[in-house]
Amino acid sequence: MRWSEIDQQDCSVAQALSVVGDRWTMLILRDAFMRVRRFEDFQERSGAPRAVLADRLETLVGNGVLEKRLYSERPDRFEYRLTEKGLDLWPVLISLLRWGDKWETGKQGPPVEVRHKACGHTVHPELACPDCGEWLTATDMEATYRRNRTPVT
Amino acid sequence: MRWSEIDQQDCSVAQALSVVGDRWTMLILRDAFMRVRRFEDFQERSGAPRAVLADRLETLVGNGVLEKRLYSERPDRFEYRLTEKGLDLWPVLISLLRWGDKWETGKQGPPVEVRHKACGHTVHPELACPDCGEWLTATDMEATYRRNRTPVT
DNA sequence: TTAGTGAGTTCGATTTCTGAACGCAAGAGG
DNA sequence: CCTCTTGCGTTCAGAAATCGAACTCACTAA
Repeated sequence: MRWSEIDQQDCSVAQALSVVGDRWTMLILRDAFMRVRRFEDFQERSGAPRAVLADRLETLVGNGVLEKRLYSERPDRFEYRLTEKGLDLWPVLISLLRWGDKWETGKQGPPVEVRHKACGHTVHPELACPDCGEWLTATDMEATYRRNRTPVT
Repeated sequence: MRWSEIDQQDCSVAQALSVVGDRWTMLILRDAFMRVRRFEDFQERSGAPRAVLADRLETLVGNGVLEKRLYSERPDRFEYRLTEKGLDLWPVLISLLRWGDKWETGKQGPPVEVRHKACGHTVHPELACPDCGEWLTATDMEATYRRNRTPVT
């Protein structure tokens, strides 16, 4: 199977990765969440080569994750903003950030802080179950296929 | 900047992606969480080309995300298991799954269900703040650099 | 003896990525 | 008028990665 065909897998993770699983894409979205909107700024922040950046922005717009909006005319200038679909990727970014903080950051400590606007506190978000309210970790949970699949023996 | 140098960025997301941001890597980890342990099974499930799979497994072992363990001798056979560091990637996978469920799944509905072992319920985990207990979404939060960076104007 | 299993490795063809340069439309300064 | 700068890309040729298919090696089973 080639990478461009992974969206054919009957799996939501594969579907998600077919949209955001390319090199640079998540890094570009990280910057979008940091209020970066313009091509030059994305280029400088993410460090992605210009051609790759142009391609990724196009693709993200095509997938409805970013919206391309005219902000100036003659010559036309565009900016890229997160759509609702894009904003919904926040938990993915935060989870990556938390994992990076815990396992990959050197002695300088975490470079980015996440603040809760409402209470002003620095937050360290974790997963919980909206129904029972309990905190969740990998070993507490079990993923199972709803449709028929060869079970792993 | 080339992709192989993104771990030089002073950002935990970039650090995390330098480990799990390659093509196929997250898909392989998805399978690891579904109790896949052997090369042939990873190959069949993920669909990754054998050479790429071999490379990714090596790298994940090198980064301490998977552990390579001998399970049979003459000829030696190995299996790959998630370490504690690997298990900690669960929130990332779950967030991708939830996003895929919401935005990319067709009319068949989500193919995978996540059950809470303790209560037996199907759970739809979301991010919350362990301190104040509130549920968190992108618009409630604000990320800021602790170290000096050019602010985005 | 032949077939099968499990875990890779090798190979040549194709895709992608990369950096550097270029294009273009406009505004600013002289 | 002439040159410089800004913003947003595109083009190009070389380097790196990915791809499928075939191959290897060490066994076991029939």
